[in-house]
Amino acid sequence: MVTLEDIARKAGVSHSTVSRALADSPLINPETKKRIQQLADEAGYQVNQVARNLKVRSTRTIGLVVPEVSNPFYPRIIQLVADRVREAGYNLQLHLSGAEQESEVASLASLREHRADGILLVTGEHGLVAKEQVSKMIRSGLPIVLMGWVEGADQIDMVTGNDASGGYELGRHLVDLGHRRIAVIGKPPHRGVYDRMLGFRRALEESSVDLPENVVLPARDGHQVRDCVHQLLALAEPPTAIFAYQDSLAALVYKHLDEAGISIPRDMTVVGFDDLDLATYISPHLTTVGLHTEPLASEFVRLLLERIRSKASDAAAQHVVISPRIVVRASSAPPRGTSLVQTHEART
Amino acid sequence: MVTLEDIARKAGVSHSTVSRALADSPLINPETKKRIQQLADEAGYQVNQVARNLKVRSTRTIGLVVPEVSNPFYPRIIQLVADRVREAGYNLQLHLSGAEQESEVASLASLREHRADGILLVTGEHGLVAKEQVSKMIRSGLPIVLMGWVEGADQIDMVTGNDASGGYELGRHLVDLGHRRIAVIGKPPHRGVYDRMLGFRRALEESSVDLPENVVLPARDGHQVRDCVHQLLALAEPPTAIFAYQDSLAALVYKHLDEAGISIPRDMTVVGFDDLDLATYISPHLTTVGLHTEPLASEFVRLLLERIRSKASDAAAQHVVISPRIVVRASSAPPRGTSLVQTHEART
DNA sequence: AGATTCTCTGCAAACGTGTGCACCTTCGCA
DNA sequence: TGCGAAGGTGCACACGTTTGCAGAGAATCT
Repeated sequence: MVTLEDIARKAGVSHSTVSRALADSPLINPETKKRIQQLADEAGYQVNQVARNLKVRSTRTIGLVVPEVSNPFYPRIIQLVADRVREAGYNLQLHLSGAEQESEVASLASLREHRADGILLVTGEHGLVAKEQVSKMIRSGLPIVLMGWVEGADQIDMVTGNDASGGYELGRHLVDLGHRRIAVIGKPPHRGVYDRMLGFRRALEESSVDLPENVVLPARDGHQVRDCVHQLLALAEPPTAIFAYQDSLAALVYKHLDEAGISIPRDMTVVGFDDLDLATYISPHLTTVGLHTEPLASEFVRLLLERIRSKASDAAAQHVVISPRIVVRASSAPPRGTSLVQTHEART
Repeated sequence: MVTLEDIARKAGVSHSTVSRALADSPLINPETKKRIQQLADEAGYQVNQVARNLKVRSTRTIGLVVPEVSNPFYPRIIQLVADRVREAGYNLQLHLSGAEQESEVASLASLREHRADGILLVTGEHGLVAKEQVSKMIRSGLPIVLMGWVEGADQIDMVTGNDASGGYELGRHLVDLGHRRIAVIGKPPHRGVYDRMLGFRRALEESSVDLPENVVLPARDGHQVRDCVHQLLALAEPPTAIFAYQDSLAALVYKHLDEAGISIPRDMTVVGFDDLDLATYISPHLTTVGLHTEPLASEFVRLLLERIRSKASDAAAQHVVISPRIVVRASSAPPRGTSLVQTHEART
């Protein structure tokens, strides 16, 4: 590796002059400057950022820790964050925490050891696991911003999607379409996602639509979804609409309804949550709730950059809440005429 | 930030002793060692990797540059690579090159400046754009391994999927099912993907199945796929099977066939390539070709680690080719009885 | 008791930069 | 001619580590 010293020798100057010349310092004679720059170019000189970082006591690096990457929500965040971080002139150091507590702590420690200027931490299904660690690091002056739902973290900067309002809009949509017998499939992994349910419930209650416990079914994988769907279809009065906690679950619901010969949305309305690309791959296209990942990601890095720039680590923590919006597509429609409903009611 | 010196003062020893104690050196008296370690713990000391890296002239960092992350193939690679890199005790530095030449070059330069120990470079749709740059860096002693198809890069380590053999298997599968009128939709972005077509063609030729030019249609987005599908259906003798270059295209083909009232696989067989998760989200599940991403990723980092460990940068370049295998699912079936075909033929 | 070995610790020199300060030259001006 | 200012360059230190080497005691051997 060629160093400043090497170029200095070639140019017959000191390494300080070379350093200044390459930094385009006005202190250096324009001609020498040009000569040195040319020499450095020919020699294929590339500054040693490790040495530089040590000297200037900053790495211009931001750490991004994300649970995993097979859930397509995270790649989207990574892409957006990477773009914005680069625009701001920072490097990105990615860590996959694998949603295991030990690994999340290890990622944070590694980033700290590498003297990242700040950390963006996306919480996984279980919320933030290393809260103690995070608080300590923030107190010690390392800016950290969270994305996702974390309980009792008022003193930490955070961006969150407003799951409650998304759930509410979804509920209203179904009620407005005329649905009265509605089922829910899925299982909230942590508090934030649970809010979807609260909003959803509120919408139904406002219109006095009942949501009996026997149609709120927990399911997490394909097998369980299959059982849930069959369970719902076997009811004396099957629901006319199903709310799946996540788009990926909705896709599974599609599959099992299809196998059972139920047509969407003619015989059954299905709605999801997340607005993954998947939502437009499946047929009919899924009505769902968009998480507004762009503003989410933008605020995420904006908050961190703000923290990094203003060295005031004691400023009050900010919580940014981004409200998602419903995306109505082809999977939701009014229930199949009232005649059938009345027949049912007559029977009971 | 607390430094070795700080702990040294607290412990009443020199910073060298602290350094050795924390590195668990046998030179240090077990009792002092323990005392120092405890002190360091209490003070919340974390080694400054920047300083350390400068001193030991190695960063234990591997750079991974990937075109983008919205195509789900890449996240899968990222995940697998990240796991293996971590297992080997290295850090990962992710760069998204955005498939623009300028950006790819910038990523490589940045990694070099940060003194990454090696670079894993995944080529995008256009193949390797910064070939000159890469050759230069390798010559200068920085190990680089490529993933994807690159023409005329014999002297560079590389892992590639064997697209030709995948295409061949797919072709045989269709022929064996009895299909004789087969169409192709898609557009190979670079040479590697073009090989899918070569293998596919070979399989058809072996069985003397014709592939006229008017059923080999280039398409890249939803709009174009729509036109292609309609074009095929409007033929006097529409095909009985469609080979989509990528799973994502196959999903679009599904959609437009569905809109046209064509049932898969009863009226039309559809096969794809890639075996994305998507392939099992859509209904019916897609017959496709699996890229064997696990061995691909494993070989990818294995090759690089080998290069890094053996400092012999002049060793001959290795090319690892991983053959994919066909995954037969529900979207492919024999053509719909011969009666329909004969009707058509009688008509002409 | 003296010599030798062993155990532990500190000194000091790197690694490759950036930068305050002093210095030297040149120039303009009184 | 003398002097101050301006412009350009080098010296030397610092950033926080790791590590070869020397050296001080203690322990062991002859």
